[in-house]
Amino acid sequence: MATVSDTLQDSPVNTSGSTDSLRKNYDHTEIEPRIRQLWQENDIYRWNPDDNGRPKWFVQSMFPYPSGDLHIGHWFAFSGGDAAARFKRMEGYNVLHPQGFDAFGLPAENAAIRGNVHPKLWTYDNIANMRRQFELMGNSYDWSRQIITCDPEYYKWNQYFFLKFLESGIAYRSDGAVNWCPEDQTTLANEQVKDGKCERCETVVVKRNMPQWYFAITKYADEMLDMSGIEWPEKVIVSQENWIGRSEGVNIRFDISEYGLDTKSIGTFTTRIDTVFGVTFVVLAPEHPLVDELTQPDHKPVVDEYVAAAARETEIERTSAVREKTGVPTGAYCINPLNNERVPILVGDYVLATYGTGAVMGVPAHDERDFEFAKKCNLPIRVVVAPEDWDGDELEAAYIAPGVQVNSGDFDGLPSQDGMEAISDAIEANGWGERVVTYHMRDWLISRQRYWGTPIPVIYCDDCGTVPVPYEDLPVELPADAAFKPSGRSPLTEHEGFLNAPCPNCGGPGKRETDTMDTFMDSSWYHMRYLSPQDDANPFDPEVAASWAPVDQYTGGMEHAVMHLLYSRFFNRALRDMGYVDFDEPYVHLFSHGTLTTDVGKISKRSNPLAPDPLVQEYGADTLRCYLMFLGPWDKGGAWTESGINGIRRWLHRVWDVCLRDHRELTGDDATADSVLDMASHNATKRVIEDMRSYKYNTAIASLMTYVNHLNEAWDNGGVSPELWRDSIRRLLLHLAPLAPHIAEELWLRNGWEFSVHQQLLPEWDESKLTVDTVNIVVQVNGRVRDTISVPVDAGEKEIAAAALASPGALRHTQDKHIRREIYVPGRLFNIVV
RNA sequence: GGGGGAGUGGCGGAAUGGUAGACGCGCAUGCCUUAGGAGCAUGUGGCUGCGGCCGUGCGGGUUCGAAUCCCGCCUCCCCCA
Repeated sequence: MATVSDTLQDSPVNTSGSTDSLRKNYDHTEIEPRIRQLWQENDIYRWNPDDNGRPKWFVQSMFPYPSGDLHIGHWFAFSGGDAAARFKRMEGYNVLHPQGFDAFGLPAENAAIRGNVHPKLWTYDNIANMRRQFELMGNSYDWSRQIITCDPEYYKWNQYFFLKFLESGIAYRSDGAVNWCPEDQTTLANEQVKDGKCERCETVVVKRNMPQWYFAITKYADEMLDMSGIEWPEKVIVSQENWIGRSEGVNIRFDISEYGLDTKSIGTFTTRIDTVFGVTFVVLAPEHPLVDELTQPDHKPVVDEYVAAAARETEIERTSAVREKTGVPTGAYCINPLNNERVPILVGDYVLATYGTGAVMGVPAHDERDFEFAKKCNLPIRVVVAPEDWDGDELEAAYIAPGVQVNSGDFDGLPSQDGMEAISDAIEANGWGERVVTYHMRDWLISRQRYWGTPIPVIYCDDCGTVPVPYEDLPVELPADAAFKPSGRSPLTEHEGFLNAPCPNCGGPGKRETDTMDTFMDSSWYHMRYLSPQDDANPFDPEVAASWAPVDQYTGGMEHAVMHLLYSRFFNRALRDMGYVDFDEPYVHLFSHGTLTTDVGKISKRSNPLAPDPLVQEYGADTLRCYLMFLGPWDKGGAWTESGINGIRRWLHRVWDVCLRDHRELTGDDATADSVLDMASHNATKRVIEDMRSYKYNTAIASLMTYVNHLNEAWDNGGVSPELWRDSIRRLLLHLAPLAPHIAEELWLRNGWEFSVHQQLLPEWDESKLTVDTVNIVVQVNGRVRDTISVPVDAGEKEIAAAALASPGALRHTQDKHIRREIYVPGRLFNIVV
C-alpha cells in the first residue's frame, strides 16, 4: 500500500544530475494509479459541508448517460470541469464537486429488446465500466455522493415531487394531439422534436391524440424570460428566449353567423392588429373544425382533396419557407368587424392547426407569407400601413416595418405603433376580441410509453377517478420481469401484477398508470440530491440546501440549451413556490463547452465512440487531459486528431526533467539572472490564473509551456539562486495541478513538499515584478515598423523621441522628409508621421 | 426565413486599436544513437535587387496606425422555424 512517506522513500529527489536516467522515470503507467490510490486513501476530495471557514463553491458537470463507454468527448467535457473545480479549490474555496449517472432512458430498453439483457443489468454494467474509466481520468469527484437516477431511492423522489406538483396544480392530465415517435414508440415533449424529427433517433414525428400528463411550465414563461439572476453564455440565453417565444397580440373574431352554424365566428391571432383594415381573406388550417361546415357544396370536392393531400405532408414540409404557398377557397365569407367587409375564407396548408387558433387573417400588404399567398391566389392587396415616402402605388413586396395608418377608417394618420394600441382598445371596447399573450413554449409533456423510467404514481379507479398513490407507498417500483416489446403502449400495461392495484381511496379494483416519466424529470433536480444523497426522509436536506444551493458553476454542452436547462429552471421555481428552496435559479454560472468532433462527425452517445482507454495506456491521463484542453478554446470545441498529442507528452517530459534537477548545483551568483527568472515566474502566475478564471485552458497551458522554456533557459545560463529556483518549481507545479493532477502531485512529493498539491493555495503575483529596467520601443514611420530601440523603463518622452528619430531604421525613411507628427504610445511604440 | 458564432502560415490556434502568427504540431538541418516513428539543439508566412515589398475570406471606409472599428459582399458551422 502506498502512503505519502512510501512515495518519498521510493522516489527520493534525484541528485545525480543525469537527465537521461530521470527522463526514464516519468512512467505514467506506474505514477498515475499510485497517485490516485494516494488521493483515495487520504480521501482528499471528500466534501465537508460544515467547513464554513472557506466560501462555498458548488461546481458540477452535467452527468453522463451510462451508454457503456466514457468516450473522448466525455473526456473533453470532464477534463475542463475538473480543472475548474481543482482551480477553485486552490483559490481557497470549500468545493463540492459531485458526479453521477443519468441512468434512465431508451438505450437500455432498446438493448433489452435487441439483446435480451435486462435494462437494469445493462445500465449497472455500463455504470461499473464507466466508473472504472472515470477513475482513469483522476477527477476530483467526491464519489461518496454519487447518484444513479434509476435507483428506487432516487426515483422515489421524482414520484414524491410529481404528487406535490399534482397537489399544487402544476401536474395535470390532458387529452390532445401529441408528438409521437413511431420508432421509439413513445410520445415526446416539444423540446425533444428537432426539425420535425425525434431528437434521439431522428425518425419523423407524427401527431396522435392521447391523454397524457403535463407539467404547467408555461405558468412560469414570463418569469423564466427574466435572466437577470444568472450569468450564462449569451447564446444559451437567446436560445431560451426564442424557445419561450413570448408574443403579444390580439385575438379577433370574424363573424360567420350568416351560415347559421353553432359557431358564430372564426377566431384568429395576430401580432399586427394595426394591419386589420388590410385583411382581404382569412385562411383556415386544413384540420380546422370549421373547414367542413363552412365549405360550400360547389367547392366541396376541391377542398376535400386539398385537405386529404395536406394530411399526407409533414409540418416541416408545410411550413418550409421555400415551398410555394397553396390554398383553395371554401366559397364561404366572413365579416371583418372593423370595416364590415366580407372577405373570402380559404384553406391553406401553411397554417397549422396546432399553432395559435389554427386560423390567420390574411394581410398580404404587410406579411410576406400572406403576400405570396395573395399573389398566387389572385387576391387583392391593400396597403393600410404606409411607408414613409409611399406614393400610393402597388407594393412589390410586403411592407413589414412600422409606418402611418391609411385606409384604416378613424385611425388614419396615426403612426402604426399608436394605431396598434388604439385599434386594440376599440376591439376590446366593442367585444370583437381581446389582447392576448401567446408563447411558443407549450406545457411539458412528461408521459412516456416506455418501461425504463420512473413510474407515474397514480391509480385510476372507476369510482374515485384519478387517485394519487399515498406518499407512504412510495416508491412505486418498476417490476423486474416486464416484457420488452414495443407495442405503442407501455410494457407495464402487459404486466398484470403491476397494472392491478387497489384504489387507495375506496379499496376497490384500480389500474395503475403504466406510463413512465420523461427522463428530463430526473435531471431537473439531481443537483439538489447531491447535497444529501442518502437522505431517506427528504428529497434533500433542507438545512444543507439552505447554505449550499444553488449550484455556483455548471458546465455542459450546448445541446441542452433548451430541454434540460429550461426544465431545471422551471422545476426550481416550482420547488420555490412549494417552499422547498428560497432562490429562483438552480445554476448561477453556466459555461457551455464546445463539441469535440472527429472527421466522421459529432462524437456523442449516438455515434463515434472513440475509446480513450488505449490513449490513456499509451500517453497517460495527464497528457490526454492537457492535450484536449490545449486543442483550442474550450467553448469552441474542436476536431479530434491524435497528431499533436506528442507535443504535450514531450512537454510533460520536460516538466518532469526540470522539476527534478538538484537545486544545490546552482551558484546563485547572478542577481540579474534571479530577477529575470522571478519576472518570468510572476508573469506566468498572472497569465495562468487569469486564463484559468475564464476557462481559457489552451492559453493557460501555452503560458505554462513558455514558463518551462524560461526555467530551462535560466538553468542553462546558471547563476540563479537555489531558493528562487525551488520557489519557481513550486509555482510551476501549483499551476500545473488543475490541468495535469497526477504528475503535478508526484513531482510535488518528490520535491519534498507537503501532501497534497491539490490542497495548496495558488501563489500570488506581484505586479511590480512584471516590469523590467529596459523596454523595447518599436519605431514606426507612417505606421510601419522601421526599427526598435531599447530604453530605460523610466525614460521620458523627449528622451525616447530623440532615440527614435536617431535610429538607423527611422533615419532611412525620414531623410529629406518633413516630420508632421510624432505619436508616442508609452512603453510600446513611437510613430513618426512624415 | 430568423437568431448566434466563425473565416489568420502546411495544421490546431494566439493577438479585440499599437512589433500579426504567442504556444504547439508538422517540416528542414545538425547532434546523439547499433537502430529509431525516441531524445536534444537550431531554423521555419510568401517574395526579395537584402533597401524592402506583400500578407489575417473579398471590396470599400475611418485612423498616425486596423486581424481588431464602420459600410457592402462571399463562405462555413451551430441553434430555431
